[in-house]
Amino acid sequence: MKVNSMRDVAAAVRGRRKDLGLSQADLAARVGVSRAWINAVEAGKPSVELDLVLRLLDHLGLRLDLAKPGNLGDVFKGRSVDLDSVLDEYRDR
Amino acid sequence: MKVNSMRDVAAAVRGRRKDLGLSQADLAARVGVSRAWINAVEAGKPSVELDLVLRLLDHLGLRLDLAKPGNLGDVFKGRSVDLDSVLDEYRDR
DNA sequence: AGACAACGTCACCGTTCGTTGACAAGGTGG
DNA sequence: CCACCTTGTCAACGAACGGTGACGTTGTCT
Repeated sequence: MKVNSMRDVAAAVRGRRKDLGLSQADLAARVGVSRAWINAVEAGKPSVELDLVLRLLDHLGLRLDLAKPGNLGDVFKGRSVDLDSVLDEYRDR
Repeated sequence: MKVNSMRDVAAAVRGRRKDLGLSQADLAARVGVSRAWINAVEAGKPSVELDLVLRLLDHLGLRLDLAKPGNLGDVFKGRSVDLDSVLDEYRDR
């Protein structure tokens, strides 16, 4: 899921927390933050601290990825092209 | 690139800014933040505001993705294991 | 050498953060 | 019905945010 705004993060956090069957209080205790903060994050509060959010995502087992434009596509492209030439090389032996 | 900490974000931001040939001041003006803040982010300051960071990443053309466990990782795992066994097979010929 | 650009860092300021403890409201189960 | 759990929200507080303007350092060019 692409993250465009704080609202995307908020939805992912709440959704995942419910998937795990945790209350806001449970999660807050595990992450080491206040329940009020979890509630604020889930409500989409824009100005929350990034490191706390990273910690929260980690505890929820949500993976965050950063990619340059065309990077993921290039990686896959590069991979498949290299793979073919490598395999051809071995076939000719 | 997986984001584990603020340091990963910092490195990506600085790297991308340099790739684009922008100074901290140029970038700050475009994003609508102070140069000091850009510098703080690139130094890995943990407590920066998430919405400002999201804006910064957007201006740098860096894509942020959130994924649940087993969503993307398994895909890569399967791929790398298959590649190694295929290459080993050809080596033995 | 001097000039300039870029960056790292600082102090001050007004604003707002996260925590704490509390309360109201909604939902569930016995 | 009552008891309990959960969530949304609030006020007060100390800490720290981001912006501003400035200065020192580093690197490059003439």
